[in-house]
Amino acid sequence: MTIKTMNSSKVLRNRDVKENRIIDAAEEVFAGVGFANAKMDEIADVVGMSKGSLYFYFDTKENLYMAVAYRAIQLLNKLLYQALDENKAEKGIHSVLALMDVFMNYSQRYILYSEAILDYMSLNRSSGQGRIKAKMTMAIKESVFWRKIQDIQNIPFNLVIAEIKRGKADGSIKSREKPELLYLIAWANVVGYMKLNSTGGQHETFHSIPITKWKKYHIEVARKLLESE
Amino acid sequence: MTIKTMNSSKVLRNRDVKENRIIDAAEEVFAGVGFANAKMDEIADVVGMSKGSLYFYFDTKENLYMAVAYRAIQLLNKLLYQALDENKAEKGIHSVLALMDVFMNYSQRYILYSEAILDYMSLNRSSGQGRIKAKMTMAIKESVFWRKIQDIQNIPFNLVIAEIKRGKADGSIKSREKPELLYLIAWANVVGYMKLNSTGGQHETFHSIPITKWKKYHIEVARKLLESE
Amino acid sequence: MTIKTMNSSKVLRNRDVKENRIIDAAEEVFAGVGFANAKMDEIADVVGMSKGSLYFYFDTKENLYMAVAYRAIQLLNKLLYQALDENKAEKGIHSVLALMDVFMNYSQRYILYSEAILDYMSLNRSSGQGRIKAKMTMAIKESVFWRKIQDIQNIPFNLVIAEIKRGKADGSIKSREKPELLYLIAWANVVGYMKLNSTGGQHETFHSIPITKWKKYHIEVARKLLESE
Amino acid sequence: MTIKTMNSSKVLRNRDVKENRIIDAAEEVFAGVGFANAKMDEIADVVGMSKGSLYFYFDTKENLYMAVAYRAIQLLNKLLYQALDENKAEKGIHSVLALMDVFMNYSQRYILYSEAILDYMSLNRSSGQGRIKAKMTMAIKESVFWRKIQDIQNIPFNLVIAEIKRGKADGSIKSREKPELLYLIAWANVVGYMKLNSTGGQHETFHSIPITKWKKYHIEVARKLLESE
DNA sequence: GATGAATGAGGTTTCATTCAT
DNA sequence: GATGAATGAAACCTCATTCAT
Repeated sequence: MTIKTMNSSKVLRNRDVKENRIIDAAEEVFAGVGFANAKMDEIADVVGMSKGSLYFYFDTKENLYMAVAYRAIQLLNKLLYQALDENKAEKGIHSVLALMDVFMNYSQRYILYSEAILDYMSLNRSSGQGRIKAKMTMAIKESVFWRKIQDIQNIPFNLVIAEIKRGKADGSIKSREKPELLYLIAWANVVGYMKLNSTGGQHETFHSIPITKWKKYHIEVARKLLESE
Repeated sequence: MTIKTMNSSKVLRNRDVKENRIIDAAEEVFAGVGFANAKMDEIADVVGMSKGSLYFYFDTKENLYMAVAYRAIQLLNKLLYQALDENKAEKGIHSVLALMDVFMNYSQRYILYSEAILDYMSLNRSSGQGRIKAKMTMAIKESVFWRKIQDIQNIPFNLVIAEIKRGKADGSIKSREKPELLYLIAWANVVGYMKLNSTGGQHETFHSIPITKWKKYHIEVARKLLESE
Repeated sequence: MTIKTMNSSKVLRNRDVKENRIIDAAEEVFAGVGFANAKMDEIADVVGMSKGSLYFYFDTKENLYMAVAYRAIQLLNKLLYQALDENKAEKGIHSVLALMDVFMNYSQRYILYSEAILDYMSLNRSSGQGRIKAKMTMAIKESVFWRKIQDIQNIPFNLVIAEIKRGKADGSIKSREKPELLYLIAWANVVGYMKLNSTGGQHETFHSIPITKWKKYHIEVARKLLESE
Repeated sequence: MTIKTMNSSKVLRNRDVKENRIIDAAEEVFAGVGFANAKMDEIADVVGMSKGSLYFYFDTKENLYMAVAYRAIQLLNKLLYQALDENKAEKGIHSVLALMDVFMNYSQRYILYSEAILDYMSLNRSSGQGRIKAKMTMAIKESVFWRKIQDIQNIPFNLVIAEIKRGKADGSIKSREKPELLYLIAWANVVGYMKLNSTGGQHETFHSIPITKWKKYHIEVARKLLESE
């Protein structure tokens, strides 16, 4: 490695460090007041940086949000891979349920991330109807982070599908439905759980049911679903 | 009935008519661009009314949104009651599944309403952390429609719980879990379905699975859940 | 005239009054620092009005500039018509030279107006090449004043052409060139004079020649041009 | 010549090369979007140089523009000298008309240059009224290129005046007006032509008159002007 | 009750210029 | 000499809400 590349890599890393500090701040602010009410001013304040510099790294508020979404999916993927790794010796059904568990823990712990992922999906599928939404969509879809996300967005889906297939193959999953359908039903559960969590805010119960118990039951349902023909 | 009250009731009705025309317009606009991007100007335009008058009837944009949410819950309740009525001769499980069916059809047809309900719940549970959110919450919670919703918000929950209990009583529901938990799992499903629908926008498939098939399967899962011990 | 229409016309006039006050202020500011450096803030200040109100009347800085341009052309037309009226008994050539005289006085007295007219022409002919220019062009061309100008922009041209033809008919103009060409040469003279005046700023001489003498000579040249075959 | 000076002259030449590359880029950008909309960033991009370096060579955007203006006048002078050289054997009037021809061709081919010259003149004569304009003027007038231009700005004027005098002397120019006045009238023509060209953008006709024909006529008028007493 | 006008506190983004390395 | 990063002062425009009539 020449000095040149060392320098350049150091520089790159430097930029990454700054970007990350900004994203940290953005997360803080977004989490506090929501994307719509977040002000670039405040984010800059939190980083301890001028607004101008902020825009040097992220040329749009939306882009900054997409950076958060990217982190969100990255983290999710990492956690899923971990779970996969820990369960590769087990039967498929075990693995699938472990993945669901990851999803649910994630959606409970990383509420901002969960919402970012949902928002990203929303944007991703919208063909841009309303004027404004259309404009925003345009701008976002040219951003760097948008593309970065594109590359990793399907990993969760693919992982789960693969494990369902493995479960079918090893006989631990008996349902005859298409893997995609099974995924969807699980995904809906997770999203519902997510949304209810994010809606619930800091509460620990919902209609007198403690959230912890709830999660356990969700997984049991999934098990039943997969095991029965 | 005196002339006085006749006049006043006519006046009241008059006011109601206006309010409803406004809410109609608001729905149109909210549905088109979302709450955040909706402009009071445009709503006034759609009603064919001055902005000043608009504010005579609704003193806040949020309040107007709550009026939409109120309608949303009203309609949902009405549909649920209907389903209940049609299934009162059947076993409890049948009735519960019918209610789920209503939820899902509703969330697919009335996307704006679904989101309004979710947003309302979000607001309802939030204790208001961020400055702005706090301010908004304050304002909203004093509004007329907020209180109106309070009175009917629990109806869906109560209806479903009652039918689950009935099902348990008549033996058609064998699960030993608490009705509230069963409700929650179903509710999560519905919310997930809702969110995915609203996210999906105008698409008819999701990962190659047609939405219609999806709904049917959701209900089957619920049936399995309720029937198995 | 009913009360209704009286009201409405009064209202209209009221709006016109305000608009005119705004345009007055805009002229002051534009003349002082040029269009590019003019700030809406300052214009609002000069009118004694909030920025918001300013935007109630003119939704774009460019549009406000077009309002100035509209005034400019209106005034020019008025002055041309006057000159025409005063010379209708005279031969055509006399009339044409009188019109030129109007142009030149105008460009010397109303520098801002002259520049506005030139800028308008620039915009009018540009098919929008550069990104920004294109964007601006779009916005402007939908403005009310843009259309208003469109209706009167050709009057100067038409008036002069008509008089040239009259001069040819009555024998006072002997040049055999097409009227349009004669117009163009005169127009170039005027524009040059305009530009030199606006460039010269407040100076009264240019390379030691007093501006007054200069104008007279310009007209003599035109006369020569028209009279010779 | 010592090594020292050799080095320094090589360095100087090096600097000149860089400066010229920068000016090349600046011309490209200015021509594309106009001075006001030109961004130093883009210019730096086009040169393939950092913005910091750009500012090492030109400490102001305006100064860079003046460099362009300097080039513009330099080129104009060169072309005028050429024409002069080609016509030194001819009578004065011939020469004067040839110079006019140069002016007109120039203003048609080098639109950016023409505008730069006009802007320079504008700045040169303005005593700086508006705050901003005043500030700009201050800064510019201390710049290197400003002074460089000062030295050559009068060449066109002087050349033409000299030829007019020659024409009067050799009898080919019969007009009894002062040479300065004759120059002015011609200059106004040229400026008008310039402005109309730059206004016209890419169009080839103006009110149905082809630009080529127009130029020829302009010169005929000038001839008439000079030949008649 | 209704209306058009007014308000003003932001909001995002831009960019010439400067600085530290 | 060169570079990328930093700065900050504006600039334009938005829009929920209020007010005078």
